Amino acid sequence: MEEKSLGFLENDSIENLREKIRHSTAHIMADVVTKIYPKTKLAIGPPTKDGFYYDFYVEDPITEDDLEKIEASMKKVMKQDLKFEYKEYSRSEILDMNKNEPFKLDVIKDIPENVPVSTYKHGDFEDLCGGPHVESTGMIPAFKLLSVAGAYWRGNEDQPMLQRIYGTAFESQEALDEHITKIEEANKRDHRNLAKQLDLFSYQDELGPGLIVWHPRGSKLRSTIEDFWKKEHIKYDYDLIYTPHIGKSTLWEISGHLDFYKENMYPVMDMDGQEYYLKPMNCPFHIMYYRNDIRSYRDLPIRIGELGSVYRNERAGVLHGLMRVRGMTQDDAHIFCRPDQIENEINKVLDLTFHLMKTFGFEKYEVMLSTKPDKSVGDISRWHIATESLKKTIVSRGLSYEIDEGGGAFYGPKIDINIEDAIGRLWQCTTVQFDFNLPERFGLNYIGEDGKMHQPYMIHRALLGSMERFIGVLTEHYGGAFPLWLSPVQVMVIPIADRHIEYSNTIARKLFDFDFRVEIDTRKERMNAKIRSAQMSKIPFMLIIGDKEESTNTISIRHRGGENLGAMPFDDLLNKLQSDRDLLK
RNA sequence: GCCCGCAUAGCUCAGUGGUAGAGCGCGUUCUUGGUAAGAACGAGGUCAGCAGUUCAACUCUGCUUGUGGGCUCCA
Repeated sequence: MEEKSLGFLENDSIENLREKIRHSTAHIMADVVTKIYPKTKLAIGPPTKDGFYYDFYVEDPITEDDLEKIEASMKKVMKQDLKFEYKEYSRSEILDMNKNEPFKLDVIKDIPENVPVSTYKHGDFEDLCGGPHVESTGMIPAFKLLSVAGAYWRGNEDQPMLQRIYGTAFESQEALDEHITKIEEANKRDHRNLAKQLDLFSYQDELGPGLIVWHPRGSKLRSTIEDFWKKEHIKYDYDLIYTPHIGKSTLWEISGHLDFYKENMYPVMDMDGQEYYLKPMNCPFHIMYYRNDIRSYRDLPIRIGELGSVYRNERAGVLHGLMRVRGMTQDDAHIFCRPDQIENEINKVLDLTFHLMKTFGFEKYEVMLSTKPDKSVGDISRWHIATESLKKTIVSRGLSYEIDEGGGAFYGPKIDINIEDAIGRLWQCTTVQFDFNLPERFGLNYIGEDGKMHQPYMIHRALLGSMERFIGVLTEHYGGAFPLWLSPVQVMVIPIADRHIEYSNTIARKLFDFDFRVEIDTRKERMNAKIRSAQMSKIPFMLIIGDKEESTNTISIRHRGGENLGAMPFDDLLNKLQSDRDLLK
């Protein structure tokens, strides 16, 4: 790329600079799109975190094949190095200028009357815009159009569907290349691809969308997580229960799900004249347990946990691998407690959350506190106590957080925690929600110290979120190379020739007795090929067994990182594997 | 649910209006090997499903299903 002075302001931060470049690139794109497709109506084209987009209303859809010619035209405009000119207009002028642009008129309508309206113009293309921009169209060092998509005007599904073109632009070709590489890296980590390579799970047409078949290796991973989850919950004083997958309509009437969640529930099943529904949530079942007995203030808190499988009719277009499914298992729990116990309980939930997340290798978090929406149920004083307790707990832990004012559910305030993965993406897994609705609907109570009935506070929480999403996130976080304790197959024993199989078996058996997940590759293949397939499956350790090992009663170890750790006696091997396995826990 | 794209062997993908190909994987045989692919041969496909156009459809058109990129939604 040709070196030239870009004339950017010296004190511009890289973020501001990129924003200008991207915003300007969006204008240039809109310019050429309106020329290639003359009937185009313009919507909006803002810069984003990683690039920019512009929404258009076009008669014939733009496809990815069109991007090339749009890019080519854009380059011509850039070559002309046209100045971006700032202009201000009176309201009547701007309305007149945009009289054939319905979406622009919509935007102008929302600009306060007393604010001057501005445009930026390059060549003969003038677009309603507050700026800022680079000085001229020649100052776009590197850009690329990435994809086309549909998008509703104003993000509202009652509004017209527009065509959105996504692109990105950077201050240098190197920065753009780096960004493209990053996208490619992220794709390599895609859990849907890794799932095939590592044989973790599948979904199939005959089964139905959003329904997962866990293969043996995926199931080993999942049960390792589940076993750990159960053990830690018991340590943290939870009682674990099991509940059915279906319940009578009465239950869902009382819970209110048939009123406000029915469209997300699988349709009714009829059995002997009784109506049943597949459960979309576990809460009513846990409440059934709570209500089964008279509770005293002395019994509280009661913490009920379950790896509960729920089924939800997620809209077809939102399904995505393990991240968004129709059948999932939540790591669900409900805490019933007294007002004076709330803070301690929230703290305990967060202790457990961070303990789990840290063990799984997540170190960075983003905390979001969502407060009371306009439409809500429950006593205002309860909202206050709960929200303050959430806030106080976050602050006392020195966590930074954002407040989503009015973003809570109608039944209570909540904390959501996003975890950051190995390549900096955020995933929402943990949610801690107060519920003032269900205790009321089910008439939950406990007998207080004063001998009177009181309504308990109910906290709903899922820490990993669901097994499906969490395993999806974990897979992408580690790029499929799980740490030893999580790896579906921890050790692959590789006999060099058939005569080494017997010795290999005794080694595998001994490791199995120490709870290692071990497999032996007895195929009639060369050692090199066996190593390669173990590598491809990202199995942490390979044990190579040949004449040398048999005669010296040792085992050679190779790590998937490529290191040959040499031969050692079984006890040393065991020691090494055990300490590696326990590294985190 | 909405917009656009895609659907060919178990997997990854070529391909043509005249009833199909590669690599990997799988099977058989030979090879028993020292830290990321030994060799030969072979099996395997109603070209997602259903209609339509055509003398002829895997190829063109429509619908359905699934899937991908987004939007919306996410109690």
